[in-house]
Amino acid sequence: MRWSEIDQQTCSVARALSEIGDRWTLLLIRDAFLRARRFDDFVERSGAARNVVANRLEKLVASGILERRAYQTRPERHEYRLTEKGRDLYPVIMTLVAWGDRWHDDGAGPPVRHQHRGCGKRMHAVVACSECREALDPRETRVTVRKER
Amino acid sequence: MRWSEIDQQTCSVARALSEIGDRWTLLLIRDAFLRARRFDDFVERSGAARNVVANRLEKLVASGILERRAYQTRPERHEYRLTEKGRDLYPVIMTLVAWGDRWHDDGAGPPVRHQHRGCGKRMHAVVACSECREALDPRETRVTVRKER
DNA sequence: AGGGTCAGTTTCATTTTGCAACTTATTAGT
DNA sequence: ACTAATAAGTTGCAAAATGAAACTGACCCT
Repeated sequence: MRWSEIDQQTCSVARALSEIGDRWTLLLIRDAFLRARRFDDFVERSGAARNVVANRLEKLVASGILERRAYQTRPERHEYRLTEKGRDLYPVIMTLVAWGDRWHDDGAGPPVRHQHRGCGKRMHAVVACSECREALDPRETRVTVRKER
Repeated sequence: MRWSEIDQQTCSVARALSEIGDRWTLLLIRDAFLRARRFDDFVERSGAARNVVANRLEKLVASGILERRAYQTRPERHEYRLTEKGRDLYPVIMTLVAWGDRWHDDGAGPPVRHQHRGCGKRMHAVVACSECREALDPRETRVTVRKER
């Protein structure tokens, strides 16, 4: 199976990864959450090659994760902003941050600290059940596969 | 910057992606959560080429996300199991599932349904503050970058 | 002896990257 | 007018990664 066909798997992870699962894409989305807007912002912050950034931004716009809008004419210049679909990747980024903080601590503590405005405390992201808000554990989840027609 | 150097960024997302951010890796981890254990399980379920699976499993073992252990001798055969570090990726997978379910619905509903044993309801994963359990929103989070030495 | 299983490895063509230089449109400075 | 600078890409090309299929090696079963 080619990578370009993984969205044909009957699996939401595969479908998600078909849009955001390649080498630089999630890093660009991270930068978008950190308020990168312009092409050169993304190039500098992500560290990816210019042609790769151009290609990925184009794909992200095509899949509706970023929006490309003119911020000036003469010369025409565009910026990239997260759409609702893109902002909805916040949980993915935050769980990655939490995992990276836990397992890639270089001894100096996490590179970035997160404070929750609601309760004022330092925190990290955990996943919870949408219904009862209890922390989610693999053993506490029952998975049912939909029948194929 | 080459992909092989992104773990040098002072960013937990970058460090996390240096281990799990390439084309097939997260799909293999998904399969591990779905109880794939043997080499051919991973090949069949992921859809990746055998050499790619071999290479990725080796890397996942090297980074401590999977553990390779013999399940028989004569002939020696090994299986791959998630370590604690690997199981700790559950939140990442579940938020990807939730995003895929929401944005890649093919009209027939999500491929897999998740029921929380605790409360008995159908649910999806949300991210919450580790301290107060309130749902997390980008606007409700304050980010402080650690000073570089 | 012949066939099957499992866990890879090898080979080779095709794709994808990474880097640097180049382009285009326009403004700012001298 | 000439020169530089800025922003947002594009182009060319070498190096690396992927993908498909065939092959290997150790063993078991009949």
